[in-house]
Amino acid sequence: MQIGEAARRAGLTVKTVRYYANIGLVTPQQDAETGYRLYEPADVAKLQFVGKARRFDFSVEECRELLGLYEDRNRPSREVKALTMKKVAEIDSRLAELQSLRDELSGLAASCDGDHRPDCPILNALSGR
Amino acid sequence: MQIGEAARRAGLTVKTVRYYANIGLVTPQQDAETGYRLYEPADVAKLQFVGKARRFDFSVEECRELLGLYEDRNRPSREVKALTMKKVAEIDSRLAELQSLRDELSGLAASCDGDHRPDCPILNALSGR
DNA sequence: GATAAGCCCTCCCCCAAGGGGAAGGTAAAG
DNA sequence: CTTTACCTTCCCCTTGGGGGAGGGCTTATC
Repeated sequence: MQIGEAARRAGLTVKTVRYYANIGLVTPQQDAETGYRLYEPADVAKLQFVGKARRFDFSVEECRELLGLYEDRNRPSREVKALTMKKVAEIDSRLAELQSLRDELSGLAASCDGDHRPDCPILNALSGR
Repeated sequence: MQIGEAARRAGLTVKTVRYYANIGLVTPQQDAETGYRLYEPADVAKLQFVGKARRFDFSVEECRELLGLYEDRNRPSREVKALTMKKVAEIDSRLAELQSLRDELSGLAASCDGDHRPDCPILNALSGR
């Protein structure tokens, strides 16, 4: 099938699928005459795989790694688990960071009257007073 | 003072400070002869302000807006509060998203043996089975 | 026969928020 | 006089694509 159909089935944009082909992540056959990319069902499966992993916040390079493990029928599940746990740890640390930002900011917002007067604890805090 | 000293006092890199000058966020005087940027204490205060706001996850454009409010001695605190609440809401939604990712991923990791065998529920999930 | 529609291709510039480094000017100190 | 430590501009790099130009194909319609 052509790229448009493959993209639709994988739930990705054509631009994205073309990008994945360019960086060698999911590489379809190519029609020598027209230059059209030709996708087989197995390619679509890989695209779906990558799409899901991206939604799980894996970077494209991590997707490449996961895809390698996915295609290797003999890989130990240990490696996949390690990558996943690393990602979970990353998310945890980002969560803590965001949570602390959120608390500080919302504390500031709560202390601000939010009226027509110019006095504002938020700006005071930002300017270091 | 020169850019290096200003950057040090504001806790930013020289590159960053130069970038802020280039995009017109914090614009110092400039020595006509040497071309050196010359920062006054008030500029350093603005740099610190921006640095702090950036650490609070405000975008550079939002910093520009906050800086405008910061410099306007008559602005109503309402505007600042609104911007802050909007940012808090954004962080909240990102938090929820990350939390759900985290739960799904860690559930997958828990269901995976992580041994030498090739069977892996994580990959199975990613491949849609 | 012409033309419009709907695919596809490559190529190039754009985003945020700077980082890295080259090539070159300037100023103070040894 | 030279080294060292500043500073400048300029250009390319990052992530993950988006937008659009310019061109090519086949098919359907007028």
